[in-house]
Amino acid sequence: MSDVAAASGVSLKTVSRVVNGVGYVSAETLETVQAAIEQLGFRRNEFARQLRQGTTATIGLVLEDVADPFYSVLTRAVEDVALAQDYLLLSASSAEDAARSRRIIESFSSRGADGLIIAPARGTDPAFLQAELDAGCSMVFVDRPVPGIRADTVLADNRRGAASGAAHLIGHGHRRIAFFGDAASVYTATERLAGYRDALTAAGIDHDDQLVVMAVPHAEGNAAVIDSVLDQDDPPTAIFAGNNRWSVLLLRHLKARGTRPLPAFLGFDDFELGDVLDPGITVIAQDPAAMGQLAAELLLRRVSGDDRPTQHIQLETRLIARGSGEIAGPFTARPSSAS
Amino acid sequence: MSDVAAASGVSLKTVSRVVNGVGYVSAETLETVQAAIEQLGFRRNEFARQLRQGTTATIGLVLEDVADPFYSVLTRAVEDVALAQDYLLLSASSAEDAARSRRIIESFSSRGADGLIIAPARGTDPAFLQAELDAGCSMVFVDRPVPGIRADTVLADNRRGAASGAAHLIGHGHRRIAFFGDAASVYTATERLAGYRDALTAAGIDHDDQLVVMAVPHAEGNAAVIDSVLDQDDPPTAIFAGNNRWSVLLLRHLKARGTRPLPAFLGFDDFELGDVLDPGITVIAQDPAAMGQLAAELLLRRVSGDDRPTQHIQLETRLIARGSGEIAGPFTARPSSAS
DNA sequence: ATCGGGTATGTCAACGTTGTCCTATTGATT
DNA sequence: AATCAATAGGACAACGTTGACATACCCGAT
Repeated sequence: MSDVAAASGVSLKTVSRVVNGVGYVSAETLETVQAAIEQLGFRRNEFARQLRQGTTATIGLVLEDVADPFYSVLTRAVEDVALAQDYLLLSASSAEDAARSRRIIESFSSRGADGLIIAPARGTDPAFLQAELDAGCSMVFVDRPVPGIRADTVLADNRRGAASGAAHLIGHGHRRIAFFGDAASVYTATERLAGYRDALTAAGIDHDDQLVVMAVPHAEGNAAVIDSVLDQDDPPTAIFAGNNRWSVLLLRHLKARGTRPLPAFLGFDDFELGDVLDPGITVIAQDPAAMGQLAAELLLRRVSGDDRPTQHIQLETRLIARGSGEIAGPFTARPSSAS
Repeated sequence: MSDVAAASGVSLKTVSRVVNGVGYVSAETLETVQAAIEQLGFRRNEFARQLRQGTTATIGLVLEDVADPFYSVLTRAVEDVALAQDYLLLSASSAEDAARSRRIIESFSSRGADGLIIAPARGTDPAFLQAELDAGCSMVFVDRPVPGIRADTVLADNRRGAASGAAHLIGHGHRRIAFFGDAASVYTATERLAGYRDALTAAGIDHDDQLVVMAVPHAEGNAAVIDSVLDQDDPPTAIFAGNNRWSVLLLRHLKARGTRPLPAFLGFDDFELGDVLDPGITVIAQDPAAMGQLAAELLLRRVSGDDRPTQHIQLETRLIARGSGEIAGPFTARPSSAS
């Protein structure tokens, strides 16, 4: 900047005024300085600016894995909001590892992120997050809350969504519905399991633990686990996949087994090509883009000083019937074909 | 930091020494200072550090759209390399918009990114990139090069990959193969088209422009375009999708039309569930994770001062036959059933 | 003629860190 | 006893920017 000042024969401060477009600068000087800036290829050093001003116009996003379509869509939505408001977005995948997640958050924080959007990894230490919050870093949690932390959350209505899914299967004549969910330590997984159980209870169906698998989808040995569920004496006639990772895994496995007749299938969270498969896959769709957008807007409001009470936004899910969830089960009420 | 110094009764510099672990500090002082740091929750201000030191340990990644599975996997790979070497990753989607891309690059650059990994949007101004390069910002281009820019590239072997795909279809008896590629201004699209044509030429098949569509996959009116290609007098018996966006679009459209018999289908770039569809979708698979990893490693070497000649890494593609590409066409050589 | 307010520009300090240079103590070697 | 090297710590400037404050000019209103 001092080079520019020297080149255009004005003081440092005047160049600063031109760069920032604040204060009084004559048209003539403005032109001279802008020409010098152009010619020297000057760009403001953001570190110095941020050091001086204290504001960074940066937010961070920490989620499980960008490569997961759910999170990548969410990321893109956050990006768009950030860009529209001239914020820079830092993002990184925690890989569902609390230590890695902590490293990322510390790194973002020491880089002066004004706020963070976090999909907390299981095992995240609430005390650590609280310390960051106390240090003045706003946070919005997406997809999952952190127990004991008072901060805004944007969550899907996992429990009711899962209940409506299970009810849908029950309505199509199923009583033995297998549920495959993520590890029980994952918030969404237990919420969805609870929803599934709600629906069973409401329909007067006993819970059968033989039908429930709670495990990280990509874990070793899951193929054997799936087989053991499908091959039991009184096998399930319908399958409820608790997230899109499980959906893909189960569909792949079902195809490989060539299981016939095909059990009814319903997945939590939509996925690409779910409509192209035959039958189309019935899903409880979430809206990751809306989740990201809402979280980002909420965070940016917080960052700009909005200190209204903590908000907990719950996004409704939507059942999309495409065929697989409408495969009739043995308890289907038939109009009168029995007579 | 001065608070810490005051609390532990030492000078600023000594605290700095403790924080950075350089220079001589007695065990006793070290302990006192560390206790004060812990107690005050001190965290080094990275801006000041970077302002002083000039080094940022940050790299940037600019690509078309994180929500695209190809790029999201690539992003994750870059992230992992960056994290392993204690670099911070900035990333943003250009949305295939040169102006947005430029804004992003400028923002990354003024934040002192040591280097950039770029999947250039079409229409990117080479002069602008050259100016950044001259300013000392290393760059590695992935997926697409920028004509006229001397910088490292990590690209898939699009042309040979596409040629092998088209040859595969020809080998299964097809002569009329439709090709749907991204807009002709996109490097990979024209490379793949060229590969497709290479294979036709090698097999002595005339090119028919009626069979070629080059357009942004999500453009309005593409459904009509697809129909016009499929419904011509001498319709294609095989379809070659030039990228995964087109694959999804085409498969969805084919299902909606209920076209029978199903044309043979082959897609460039693999996608999730390609193996679960029936028939499984034959693809020319790229390796986005390898692309991201190689690019990141290359960039980090450059950033650390490696000034060996520019490297152009070309990644081989791999044909994965799953059924759809092996549907026989009318020119299939049959053992002797003709007699 | 004087004042006041808008316009235009400059000076200086400060943001929090670290590199350079300086001083002082210790203990072992000459 | 003098010297040297290793150890330990401090003072100060500098990184590039901007906020606070000061200065000076011009023009219209008193």
